[in-house]
Amino acid sequence: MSQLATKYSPAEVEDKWYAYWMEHRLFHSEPDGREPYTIVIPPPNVTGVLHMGHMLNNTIQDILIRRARMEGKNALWVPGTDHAAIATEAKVVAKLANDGIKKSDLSREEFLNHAWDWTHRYGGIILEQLKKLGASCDWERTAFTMDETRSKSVIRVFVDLYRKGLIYRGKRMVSWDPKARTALSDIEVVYREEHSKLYHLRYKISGEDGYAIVATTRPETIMGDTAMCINPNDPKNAHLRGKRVIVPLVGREIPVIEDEYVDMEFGTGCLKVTPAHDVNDYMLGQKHNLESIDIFNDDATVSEAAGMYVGMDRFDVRKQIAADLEQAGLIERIEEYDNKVGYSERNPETAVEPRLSDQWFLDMQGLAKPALASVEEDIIRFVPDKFKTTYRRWMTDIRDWCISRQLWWGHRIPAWYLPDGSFVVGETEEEALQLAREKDPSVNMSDLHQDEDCFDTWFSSWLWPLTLFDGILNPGNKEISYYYPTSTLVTGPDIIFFWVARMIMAGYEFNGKQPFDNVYFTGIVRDEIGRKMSKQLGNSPDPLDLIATYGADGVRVGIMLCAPAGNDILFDKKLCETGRNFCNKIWNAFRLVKGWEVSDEAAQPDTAKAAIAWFDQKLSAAVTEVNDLLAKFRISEALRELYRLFWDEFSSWYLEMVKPAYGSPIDKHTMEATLGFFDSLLRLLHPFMPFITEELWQNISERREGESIMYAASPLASEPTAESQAILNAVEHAKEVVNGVRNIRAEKNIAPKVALQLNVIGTWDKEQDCIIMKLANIEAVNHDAAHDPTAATFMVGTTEVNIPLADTVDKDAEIARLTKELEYMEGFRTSVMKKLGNERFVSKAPEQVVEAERRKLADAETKIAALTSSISALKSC
RNA sequence: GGGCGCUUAGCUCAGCUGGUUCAGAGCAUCUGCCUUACAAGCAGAGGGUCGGGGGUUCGAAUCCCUCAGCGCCCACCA
Repeated sequence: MSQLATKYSPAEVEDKWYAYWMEHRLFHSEPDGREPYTIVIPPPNVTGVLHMGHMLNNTIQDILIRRARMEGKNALWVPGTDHAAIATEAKVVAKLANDGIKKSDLSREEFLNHAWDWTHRYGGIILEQLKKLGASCDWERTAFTMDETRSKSVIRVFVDLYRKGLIYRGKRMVSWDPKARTALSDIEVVYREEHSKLYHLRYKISGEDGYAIVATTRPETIMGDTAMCINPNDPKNAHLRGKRVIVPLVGREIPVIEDEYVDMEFGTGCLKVTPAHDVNDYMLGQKHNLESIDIFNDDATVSEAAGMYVGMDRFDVRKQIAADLEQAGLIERIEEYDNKVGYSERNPETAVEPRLSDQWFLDMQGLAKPALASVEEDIIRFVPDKFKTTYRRWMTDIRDWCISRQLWWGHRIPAWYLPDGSFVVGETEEEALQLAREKDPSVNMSDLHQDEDCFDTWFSSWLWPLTLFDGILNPGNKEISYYYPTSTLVTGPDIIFFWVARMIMAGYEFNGKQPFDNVYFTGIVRDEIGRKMSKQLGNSPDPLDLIATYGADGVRVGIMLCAPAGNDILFDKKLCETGRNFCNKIWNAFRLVKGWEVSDEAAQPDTAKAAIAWFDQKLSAAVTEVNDLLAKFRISEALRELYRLFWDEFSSWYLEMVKPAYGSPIDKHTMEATLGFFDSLLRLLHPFMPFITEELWQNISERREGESIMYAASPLASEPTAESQAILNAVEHAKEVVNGVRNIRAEKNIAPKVALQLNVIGTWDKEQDCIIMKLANIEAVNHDAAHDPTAATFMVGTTEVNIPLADTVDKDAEIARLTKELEYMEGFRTSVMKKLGNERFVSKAPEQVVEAERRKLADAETKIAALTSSISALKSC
């Protein structure tokens, strides 16, 4: 540390300190007497890789947890991964296909072996990446949604809910993903507006000439038609009542039924009814007792039942059938048409197919009640609170949750079927057998057949805050009692229904308490042109590349600077550059301070004394501000505040004030105070920038082995007083003067090293002259000076300041400059006078507002007088 | 079709309970500086009728209404 480079190089510093933190188990938490602060990580997909969304998300969590730790709380951040049933199974299937292996050729066990291999190979990469970011998770607690505790918990919960009568199995119309070949829950379907065609098909009326025209976007489903439906109130189709029509190409006769569901205005008012392949048609089929013909296989190819086009893909059939219909003269016309098509959330290129199948459902009505109330009453606080509306709407109209998936990778449903087709539900095979024997004493284990399906991934992750502390299997244990409810959940608004709402429901159902006190919804990370970052688009920068380029602290700052809660963020690498530059600024400020030679004998200059008194107040005010912002989860603003504090106030002003003359040592007191400030600043910045702050903090003074800034107390604020305010004001005044002089220098092209005189005309606080002299390179401040017409002039408040420039002054330019300012002041005066001249303003506005206006007017008058006399003096000389 | 949100400098955005810490920041641009911590820097400058219109108010970027554009979420209309 003796020879510091001029640039901060993050790489080695980051690895060094992360290893140090790990070695000393500084992230680890055990229940104790302190107040807990707990965060459970939104478990990323076990085989996933880090993307910008994770970066944002986890940076925020780390900031919160580090901050809590420094406030003396027992901070615990639990990491883990999600088995991500569909996504992972899809990856494994693809990998196997690549190796020439078909899933269908494998037994369940063989497949699962492959899946576990895959998981062990790629699982947890993402967690290693989080370490690079500086995430202070308690890695000793790393969990997986499919590890033993979590798996047993899921099974127990299912059995429990089943016995409570909340779970049922039944044949229902569900959304089917033909690629993953599984059912999906309603919210896993993403609707996209699509440009498609509306085919008007001719259904010949049986026994008559003439056709009924049916408009459909899905002509390929005609093989499944079992009725045509009209609205009973529709006069234009009254002639079809009681008739039968012939499905085109298929040749089958179907009845015309009547139902008010049909929109008379749409198309011709005739609707083809395909009960097996449309939710509404299914409803009609039930109501009117229609036959249901399932014309698709589970991969959405045409099934034997269709009798035609067997084996073809649904979209190929659409084209083919359209052509065939056209040829047969059975298409009236084809319209261009925009409609919404549902796609699988996990296989975004796969359109879902409504499909009738046996599935397991969870009745949500009762679960939703306490969960809704909790958020309504702010027992759980949503940040930003606009998401309460979203939440309320979904919860008040909640539907049953299809929890079964036709997958192998996941928690297998603990239901066993008896030979008679009935089933029993139990936590284990043994329990199932026992239950089965109660039904039929003759059955053996070999007679029982376990349900082939798995649970929806979310059926395990909704228990996450509970299962991480073993709260399902061991309710009331020490850990769950201490850490639960957790403090803050940080997640994206896109999974408010998938995950947040369900965790709240599970929390109340299985523990009686909310799973977390706060939910902080981050924005969605978008690219420079507003597109959601995604792997498909390839528009997401690799976070590890960013960290390699800008350093973890730089990236953290970069992403946080643009991340207000709940607003989407348009991410631009430039921001990481800003973050990196900030690191460098801190680094160099430290180099400066550490480079000073300290003298025990040197007296403390007045400038330093004033600077210390001032910055002490500045720091305190900033601490108050940051505390307030963080309490409101305005994390981005808190960082901004600290950024300004360090760069502008501390580096640009304070350090310049106390900086000893070149080659001279600094006095002991000033050095101590400066290091103290530096220490405070590092502690304030630590949650945002853990690495550089640790590095420098360790070098401020000798630290014990195992000591870390992570556990250094967050600086406290002192109460502002009249005195402290006076100190702040005085230095602000001095800064104004310095800026005025710098302005003159810039305009007149006077180098900073040329010392100047400064004449003051008017009232003046001499206390701060030392600061002005030092920072503006003023050799003398002359008070009560006479106005010098040849000097450059500027105003500080109502006081005139002159910089004598001898013969260098350009009279005309100076007159022009002052005239411009005079004009501005006169305009300003006019507006203030107008305000004060307004009877209603004076009588209605609060006293202090009116008083402020009066002061403005008086100041303006003074300034105008000074400017006027300066101008006339200039003109006459 | 319903709901929510956004529109402020060339770009990305702050701006909370209406009033000089209200028109801000960063980036970009321009000017001058290799000033002995930092050119990833320093000192300055320009740039906006706060989307349009109306209203409430002594006073509106801020509150209300309305229009326009954009975004997101939800909804079974073929």
